[in-house]
Amino acid sequence: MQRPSLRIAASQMTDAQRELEPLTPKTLVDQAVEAIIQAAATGVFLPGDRVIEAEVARRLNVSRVPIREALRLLESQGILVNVPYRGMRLMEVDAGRLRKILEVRLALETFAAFKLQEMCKTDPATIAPLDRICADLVAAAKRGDTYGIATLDTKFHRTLCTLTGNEVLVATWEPLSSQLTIIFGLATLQIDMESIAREHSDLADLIRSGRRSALEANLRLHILDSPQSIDFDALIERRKASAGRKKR
Amino acid sequence: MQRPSLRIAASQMTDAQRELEPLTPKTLVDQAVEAIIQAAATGVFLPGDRVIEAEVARRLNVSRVPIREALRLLESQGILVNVPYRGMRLMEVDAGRLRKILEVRLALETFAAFKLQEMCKTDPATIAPLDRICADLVAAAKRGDTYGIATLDTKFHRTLCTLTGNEVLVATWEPLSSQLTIIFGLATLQIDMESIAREHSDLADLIRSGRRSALEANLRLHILDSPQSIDFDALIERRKASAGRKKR
DNA sequence: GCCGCGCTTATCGTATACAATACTCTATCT
DNA sequence: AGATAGAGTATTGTATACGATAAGCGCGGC
Repeated sequence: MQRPSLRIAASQMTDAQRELEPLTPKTLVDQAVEAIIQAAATGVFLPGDRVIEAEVARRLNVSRVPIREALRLLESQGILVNVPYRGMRLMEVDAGRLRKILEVRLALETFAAFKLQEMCKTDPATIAPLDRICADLVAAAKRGDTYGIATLDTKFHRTLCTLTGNEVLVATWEPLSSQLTIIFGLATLQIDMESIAREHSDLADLIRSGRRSALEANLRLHILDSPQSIDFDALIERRKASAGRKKR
Repeated sequence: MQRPSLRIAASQMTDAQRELEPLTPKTLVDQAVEAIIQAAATGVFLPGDRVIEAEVARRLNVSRVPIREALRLLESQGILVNVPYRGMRLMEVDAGRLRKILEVRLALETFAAFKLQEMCKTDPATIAPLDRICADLVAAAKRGDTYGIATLDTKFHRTLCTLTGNEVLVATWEPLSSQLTIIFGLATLQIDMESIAREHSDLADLIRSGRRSALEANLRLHILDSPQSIDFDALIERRKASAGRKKR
């Protein structure tokens, strides 16, 4: 699960250190985890749905064992809820839970942003990667690439954590990110892409500026309030309706 | 993993809501998780040690399957590190990693403490459970109960998170706590029990007082600095030496 | 003597088979 | 008619068996 972050670190190596990547083998468990998250994000599974081992196994053409391990992993990330002998369900989400997730995420990223602010004082180049992502974000907004926007948005915030050099922070942040991915799914199209790009640039500038309380306030606004503006409950209802399933 | 928190919530129910607990069955996976954490905390496994499925399975008298799932769970909590086809190892710890864990924990608990401060303004009874724990802590210190101190210490901080009503926060906090349990193991005897009890009472008072920056500073001191004072690297070396194993 | 090659063994990854538990539906009793 | 007990089915939990991969060791070539 922390492997993606390692890959990011690798892509940031200087030429002197550049080597062939270690390329760790992907086991079925890893693939299953990805597949399940993706399925949840694209609405194949809906919040509250049961996730049946045998069914997943059959659809992915593997046995139940690796699936079980993948499900356990997702359980401990809060994405699935397990009751012994009664099976796994995708997490139930409502506006309240969304807010709780966002609040925790805010706490983590505020810490990260403050830390980066400190690091910038000695070396302003620290946050160069954030600027790069902001540039990509602007480009994606220009060409109306909603998928790109969503990906880069997540990447920005992950990088925010990564740059602190605290792997524990990244590892702690990751499950929250996964949960949000699943909750929002493809809902990103609802929002104004230009403003997304601008908000991130502002954040990067504020980190650079060294103004602590302004950064804090802005981050709070960016994380907590922006997503709240979309009509969440309606979104959930719409997704449920579009699938039109009853197997609860 | 979040089941303990549920149990806590149950013990705080008012009489009106009090019912028989749902009593969920304990599968071998759950038991295995507990056993492994305990083993790690008591020094049966040392940081960096390999944790071999078959061996654990044999010693717990179960097959490998439930063990594998338990190990996956612990992996995603950062307690174990897995490299495909090469097995699991207990996390490697040094002073740097300890600090990283503590920093993230501080970020989470600061958020929790601030939130409780807000909640106290409308209902001061909110943090009554913390006061109770503080009382127990004093009692434990009086009778020199080191194990009780350690347990109550953890319980205080978990309750700090629980009282915010944000389950996501608790779930995010829990893995950090487990990691710290393993790192410190039985090292609690090194420290002054009276001062531990006092520090927690001070924190509770500060939450009640509503003084924001004083609370922040005190929490930082309590979480970050106090544990740093013990000679960490020496502790690790001592534990490794006392086991005298070489199987790395 | 040292380096590289292939074999052996330990261990992990996956599949299959069986046991335990919970849900569902029907038949029966009151 | 309603409730209830029971059988049958679906699904999860666990055990065993087999295949895949990597570390360790001895052999032969240079």
